[in-house]
Amino acid sequence: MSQEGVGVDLETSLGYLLKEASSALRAAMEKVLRPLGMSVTHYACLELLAQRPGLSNSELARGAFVTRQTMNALLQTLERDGYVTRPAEAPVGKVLPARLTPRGQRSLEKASAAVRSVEARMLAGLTETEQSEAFRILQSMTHSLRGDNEGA
Amino acid sequence: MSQEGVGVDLETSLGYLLKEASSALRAAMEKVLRPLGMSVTHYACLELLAQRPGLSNSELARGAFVTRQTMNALLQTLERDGYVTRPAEAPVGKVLPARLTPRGQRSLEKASAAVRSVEARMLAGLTETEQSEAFRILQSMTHSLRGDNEGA
DNA sequence: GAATCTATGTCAGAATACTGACATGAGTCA
DNA sequence: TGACTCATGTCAGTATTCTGACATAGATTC
Repeated sequence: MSQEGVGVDLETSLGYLLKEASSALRAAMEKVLRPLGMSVTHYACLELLAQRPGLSNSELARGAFVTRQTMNALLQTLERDGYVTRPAEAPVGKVLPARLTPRGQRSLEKASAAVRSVEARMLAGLTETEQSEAFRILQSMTHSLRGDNEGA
Repeated sequence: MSQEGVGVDLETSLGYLLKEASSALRAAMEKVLRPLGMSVTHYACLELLAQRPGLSNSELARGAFVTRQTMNALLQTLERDGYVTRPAEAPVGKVLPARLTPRGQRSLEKASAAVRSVEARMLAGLTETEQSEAFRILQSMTHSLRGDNEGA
């Protein structure tokens, strides 16, 4: 820990701060999920399926911010281990709707509680108003970055 | 694109929103850095060195949110390609202070401009006041997650 | 001064995620 | 109906990052 205070611009960059917060969140999540034998992406997949049963592989990938190839590999593991089921054939097109098994639901419960406690800790120092502002601000950032403003 | 609106809780989770924004930022940065032949971690390393010359490998790793092993591998490449220099022997202890070469500085300039334009786009929809709030809120989240509040 | 603790740089192997590519099914349009 | 476009699931190979481990240097404690 040499010099602290020589820092110039990074400390004032909202982009850097965003990365910093996101990194801290991920680290905190990994810390509580590891004892449960679960990675962040692993958890994200189960949580998405709990809240939106029948999501396809590609939809899960988008929701967990990974490629559909990565999510597919994860789904195959989860299917093999009995946490998730997918029909052998697609009801329509090529889309295979995935669902949690009872085992998957049980596995998710503890993880979900752990993650919610992490999120609660993250928000501990913020008022209701600040949380609302954070909500709006983060959404604005995301939309601006994605270019959702063009062609309106 | 099946159902949009069935979503339950994820859309209201600040943790999820934080991940979403961070993911969008990273994607936008990759998009502008790729044509320059530079990855995000690559850029982060150069930017850190520009703002704080003499940073050690471990310090760079913490600043770029990767492990020191990862940063070390990157530094070796950057050193080999002439973007960065490190003394052959440590002036004190084992710590090797790294510095940008002129070539490294030149390489950084274009990347830095590109990244700043991305950040500007991210903040386009926010007022000065909102940016100040974002600053405070993100810092609070980071500190709370790291447990900087204990033992005060 | 010796023992202990912490932090560093580095090597090696494993895990994770990505890019590229392919065939297939659905929707669009003429 | 047929051509075209787009999205999907999946296989293969590559790239990136991480975990584990080791020796060493400085700080701390007694």
